Amino acid sequence: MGIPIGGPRIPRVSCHVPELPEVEVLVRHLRPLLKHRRVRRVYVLRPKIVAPGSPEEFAKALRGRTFSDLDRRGKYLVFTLRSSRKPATFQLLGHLGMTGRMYLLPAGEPWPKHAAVVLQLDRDQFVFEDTRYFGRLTLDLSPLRKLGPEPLERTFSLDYFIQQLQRSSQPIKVKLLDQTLVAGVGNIYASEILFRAGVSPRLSARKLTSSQAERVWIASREVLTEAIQCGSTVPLSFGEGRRSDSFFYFGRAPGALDYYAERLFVYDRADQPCSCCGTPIRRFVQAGRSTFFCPKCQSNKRGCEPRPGSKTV
DNA sequence: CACCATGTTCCTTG
DNA sequence: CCAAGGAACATGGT
Repeated sequence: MGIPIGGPRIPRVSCHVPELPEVEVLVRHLRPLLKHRRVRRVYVLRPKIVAPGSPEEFAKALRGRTFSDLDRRGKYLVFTLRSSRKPATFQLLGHLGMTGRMYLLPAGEPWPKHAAVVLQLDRDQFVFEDTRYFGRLTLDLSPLRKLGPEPLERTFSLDYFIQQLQRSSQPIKVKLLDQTLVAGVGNIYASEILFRAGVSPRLSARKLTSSQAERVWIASREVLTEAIQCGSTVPLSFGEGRRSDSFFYFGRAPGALDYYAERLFVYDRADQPCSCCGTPIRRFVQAGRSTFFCPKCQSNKRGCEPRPGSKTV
């Protein structure tokens, strides 16, 4: 086993698209930076981002408020702000969509081309940029109500998971993307989770044996936990190498991206040999999304013995 | 130029 | 009413 077949490479998409681990890393990074910072001015450059509310009400609600906390729910960021005014505290919901980024920029730095919302703080600007404008930064918290349990918390029990799978005939890969089943798994990690579990992405959810369901449940938690530990696939800092220094992205350990890229066993590796058995990884489309898998390791017949464990490389 | 990539919401169909 | 499938959204990269 061991991964380095094909050498180090950077997956095309994975370093851009945030799923639960990327959001978790961002939240941990931003939380201390935002705490106690007051919003001086609000600029909404793309009204769609603050929908369904209007830019005016968004600006009015935020101006003068102070950030007090930041949490994650699924792929959402939940900002808490306070003030001495009317509602003593209220919350703001953020979602990075596919290309969203959030970071602090020193006051006076020019905004990026696709800046969607900028909050002027005392000596920094909080920037939400999003080239495709699929993201959200809004007063509307209602999307949270539809979310299923957090995969890394007790509410996501094995019993619950098995019970939910029984209710659906969709392929397990598609089911893992269902945010009402479990919140935070996206297209990249869904493939990775099933590879680790040795389960075919085509298998109908209700046809998983309890042993297979348990393996998927365990793999979900392992894959997401390790991704968080690795600093996630999103590049975390671009302080150095870019003109302005003190210029934050997310702040990552050096080399984290390359290190993580090697840990994606199947995603975006079509035609490359499986790290476990050498069989070429295959790609196909499910629910309009790419799925990557090893036809041997995930054949449901048990094939590849050495499962890629947490201690590879 | 055509097509593909991502996540969520909305619409349609069964 | 619900499950499932597909289009739309916006942009940049190949």
